[in-house]
Amino acid sequence: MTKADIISEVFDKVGLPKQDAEELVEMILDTIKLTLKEGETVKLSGFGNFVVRQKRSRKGRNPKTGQEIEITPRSVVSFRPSMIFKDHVIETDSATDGAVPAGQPAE
Amino acid sequence: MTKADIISEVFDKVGLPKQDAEELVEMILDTIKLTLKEGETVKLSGFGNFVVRQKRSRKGRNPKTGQEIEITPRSVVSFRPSMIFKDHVIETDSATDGAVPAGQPAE
DNA sequence: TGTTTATGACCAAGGCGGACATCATCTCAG
DNA sequence: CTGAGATGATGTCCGCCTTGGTCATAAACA
Repeated sequence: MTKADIISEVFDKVGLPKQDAEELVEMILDTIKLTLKEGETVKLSGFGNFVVRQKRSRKGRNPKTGQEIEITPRSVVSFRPSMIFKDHVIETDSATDGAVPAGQPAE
Repeated sequence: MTKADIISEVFDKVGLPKQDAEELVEMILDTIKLTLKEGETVKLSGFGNFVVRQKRSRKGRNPKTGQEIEITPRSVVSFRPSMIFKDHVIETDSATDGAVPAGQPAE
């Protein structure tokens, strides 16, 4: 799934014009992006947290030459998924009961 | 920053009613969530990819009791940020000296 | 819709950073 | 007000991470 698919989804569900939906999606992503670039954590309840972590200098290597190099300290973005993603497929009790909407009504 | 802040951002920029904005943001997140739950990768160009990885069984332990346990195989969601998050400020033609201005960007 | 552009995947090898198991309780986001 | 989520403690091993040319594809453009 790509960005375009999400846009189509918005278009489909809300009826928002494609270009508006696109602008909207981009804006949301951009907002998150900018926030992270400022080093601030983005908490999305029911989804996950984007955390900016400071990595110290460490030793890496050029995989091509094998040359050992110094990886400079840097900020990295780490995503910590909400527990909703924990793949507990909660089997209700009987496998025969397929009528249960497999999964996540919690919202 | 939380979800509410993003909603406010949408409200501010687009003028969409708060509740509509909220519904929209939730819908987008939900779409991503469901896609990931199906094991499909979500690619957001210019932002990052959400990848579902299959983790094999491994040994862990109960940090409370120290009891060694078997961690069951499971799916985990991994986020791989786009390279735009790489904090290299790529100056295309930054003038005369090739020297990096000490302590200018980064954080 | 078709074409162009640019973002990103890939792959090599090896070392080590850190993510993650559990579970009760408190905090704060919704 | 409610409940989702953070926290913490410890040891293990997973996979991230480096470069860079080239190719695939999403996105931007017409």
